[in-house]
Amino acid sequence: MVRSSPLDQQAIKRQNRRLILEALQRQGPLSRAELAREVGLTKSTVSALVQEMLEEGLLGEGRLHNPGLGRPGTRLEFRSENALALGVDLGVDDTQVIVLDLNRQIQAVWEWVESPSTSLSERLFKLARQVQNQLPHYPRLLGIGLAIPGVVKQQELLYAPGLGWRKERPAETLSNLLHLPVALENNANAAALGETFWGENHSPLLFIMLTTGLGTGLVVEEQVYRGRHGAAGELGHWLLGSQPRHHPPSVVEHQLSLRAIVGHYQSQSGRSEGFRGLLEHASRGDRPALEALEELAYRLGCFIANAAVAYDPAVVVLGGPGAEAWPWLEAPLRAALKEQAFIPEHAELPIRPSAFGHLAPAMGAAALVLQRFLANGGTRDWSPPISTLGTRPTIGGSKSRRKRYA
Amino acid sequence: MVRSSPLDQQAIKRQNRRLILEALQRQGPLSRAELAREVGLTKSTVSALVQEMLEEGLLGEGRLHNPGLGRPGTRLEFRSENALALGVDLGVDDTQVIVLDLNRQIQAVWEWVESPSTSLSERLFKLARQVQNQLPHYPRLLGIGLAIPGVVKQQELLYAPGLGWRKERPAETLSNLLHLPVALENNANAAALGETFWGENHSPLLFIMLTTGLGTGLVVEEQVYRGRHGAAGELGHWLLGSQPRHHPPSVVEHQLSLRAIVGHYQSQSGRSEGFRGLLEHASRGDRPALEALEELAYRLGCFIANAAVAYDPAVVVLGGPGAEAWPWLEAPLRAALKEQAFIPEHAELPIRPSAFGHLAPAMGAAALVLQRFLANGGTRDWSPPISTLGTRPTIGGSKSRRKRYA
DNA sequence: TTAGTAAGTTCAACGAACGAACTAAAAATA
DNA sequence: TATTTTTAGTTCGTTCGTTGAACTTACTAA
Repeated sequence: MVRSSPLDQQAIKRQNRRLILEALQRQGPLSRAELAREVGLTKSTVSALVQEMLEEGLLGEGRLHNPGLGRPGTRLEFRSENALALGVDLGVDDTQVIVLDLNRQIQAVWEWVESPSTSLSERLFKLARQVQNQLPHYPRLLGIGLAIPGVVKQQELLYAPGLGWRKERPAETLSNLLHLPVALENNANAAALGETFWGENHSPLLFIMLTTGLGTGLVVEEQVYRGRHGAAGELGHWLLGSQPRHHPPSVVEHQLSLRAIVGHYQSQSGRSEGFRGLLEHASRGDRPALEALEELAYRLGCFIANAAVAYDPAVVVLGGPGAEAWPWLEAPLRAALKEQAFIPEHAELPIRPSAFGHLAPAMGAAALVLQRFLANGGTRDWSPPISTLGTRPTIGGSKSRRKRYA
Repeated sequence: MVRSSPLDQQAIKRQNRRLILEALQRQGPLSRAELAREVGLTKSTVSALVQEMLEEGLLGEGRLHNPGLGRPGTRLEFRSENALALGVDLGVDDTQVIVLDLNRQIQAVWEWVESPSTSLSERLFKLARQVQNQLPHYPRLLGIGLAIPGVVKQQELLYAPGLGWRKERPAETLSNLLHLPVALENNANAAALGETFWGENHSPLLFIMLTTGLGTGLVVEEQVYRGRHGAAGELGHWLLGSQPRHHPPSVVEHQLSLRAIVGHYQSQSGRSEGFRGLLEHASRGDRPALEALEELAYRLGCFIANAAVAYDPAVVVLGGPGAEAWPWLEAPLRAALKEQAFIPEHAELPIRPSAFGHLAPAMGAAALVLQRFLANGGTRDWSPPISTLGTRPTIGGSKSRRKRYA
């Protein structure tokens, strides 16, 4: 159990800095007076805290804005060069990297394909080189978020079936390469966080990642729900009904996944193309393709009805390549859900495709870093620099408490 | 979205009082020095806060304890007459009431049967009379927790299928009758909270309520997980596999519940007795009864495997009348779970029957009240006294901020 | 030019925790 | 029995973050 610690005045300050920073992140540039109204602090307190953050280089003052009566306010915004995070999505056969700042600006997107045989460390080396070459100021990054399709428990990758990795510590490796804090997360969990962090914060939010396989991520009150072993939400492994005893279990993923639906399509149509081809045919009105998508929608609807009973989400977001079929899925999926919903609210459950397309996990990975940074009131000490581990004098202990805001 | 508010010095104080009170609740009577070590505050701070709470009558000083070197500490404990909560479980055909204090002492237990036709308000009146007659000092109760088998959203009972109630506000009614704060909660959720509050705090904890029907409750980091509409965990309504289209859905509850298993037993044995009779036969080694329990265990194992994939709990607690079959269930259930587990950790998932038997929901209902009281640092203002609503001058607003610790 | 309005700053005061130095009460030791 | 050691609890001056009132600044309206 995590025992919460006593509060001191530093904690007040950190929390109030956090509120200010989160307001700026959510609502864009604001003046001191607007901030004061927004977060419920006095103008004097906001002034003092903002003053510090200006001196730290975290915020910058912009040109006046807000034309109207009275003295115009000073525009406060993040100095994006000091509020940058890297989001990385290590997919099964490609890598997405996105550089984001707290002003919601995408500074860069890099994508490349990977051969499935590439080892994890090779991929991390490649990533590190890319960062060093493309981002001359990369040491000023706040950190790196790493999304991987696998079970993650306390910064350790336990299993990544699609990639064939087990018991790896990629966060540690990457942190040592780039001397930056790295946060590791399951890709569906990351994507779910990204949706609430960058979009509207509905809670709970369920993200359904429809790829070759099937995975989900849940975010409750801005926190990723991981469960005890980081295995929560691996709903692709739900078992179908009561299993015949002593048989290998048949799981949802065998029915509901791109592999499953493409298999269904191929056996019905006699064609051998993949999901992309299926979509092409569907857009031309091809009967077997449309029928396959309708089947997918129906199965997805049943699945969402079950997930709704378990999690009772406020909103469901669909991601992964499967989300590209959304125009064909929407209507039959709704119909299936209406049929199967437990409470009437679930029949009307808001469902939408991710706003970030295939970049959703990378966006979420970046959000992971920025969220942590904000939660600490804009300090970088969320993770000790691994590079210097053991060479530094011990920090902490009641005597040598460090002053955090210089 | 709940916007968190800025912290002031009162918040520090409340949080530190909370830590002290929680330590006392978890670990029993402690001295000031032990408290200081336990929660990480200085002796002076603990002394000051304890002093206040002594004056408020919340704590009392006991006889010296802790024999050993040095001056013995003063035993601090709750004055139970000022730290009492009532937990109520409105079951389908009975009512359980339990009076608990923060020293973990059960002060009273009342139970009575109910006719299923009794209306909700009748049951509440009866309860209120009982409280007034049996607890002369009831106005000093901290509050009442009310557990009901139904979907609860923000203190409103949306549906209680077993009881035939819809859209009721029993918390408001009871609060008006007794002039006490009342917290309403789903019974499985309440029971889950009770397990973590009164027992070891593992997170997440999944409580499975095996009664005529099937319901579950989830507690994550000491918080009940309710979902958007309070419908999370109604896993009895999970759908079995892919449903045939346009058919009424077949749900888990039809396979896994006492009604289902008794039906199975009756059809196999030709007998017409209920679950209690089944258990009697089983304890005498009766073949059909044992077979029925084994079937129950198998289905429960499959169910837990699915729930584990969704929630990845640290521990599963079994409650309701079904838990009385635990001695027969344990071994086959484990075997089924081992077969079906997704990750190896789930094969070894700790599962145990509730320590509180049929009183688990009532215990949890009381915990709901006490937890809230502690979370506020031991103040009673967690809910405005409904009785005086509208007749009091407005509290709050930046001018008239009330001093909380008199 | 002047009045009005809103933004932002300054500063004394408050309140909470802290920590060092103290007193209190017991066991251990001589 | 007297003294030392050890731990419990108190006292009080210090530190620090927020507050609120009074102030200055910068703009619009008349």
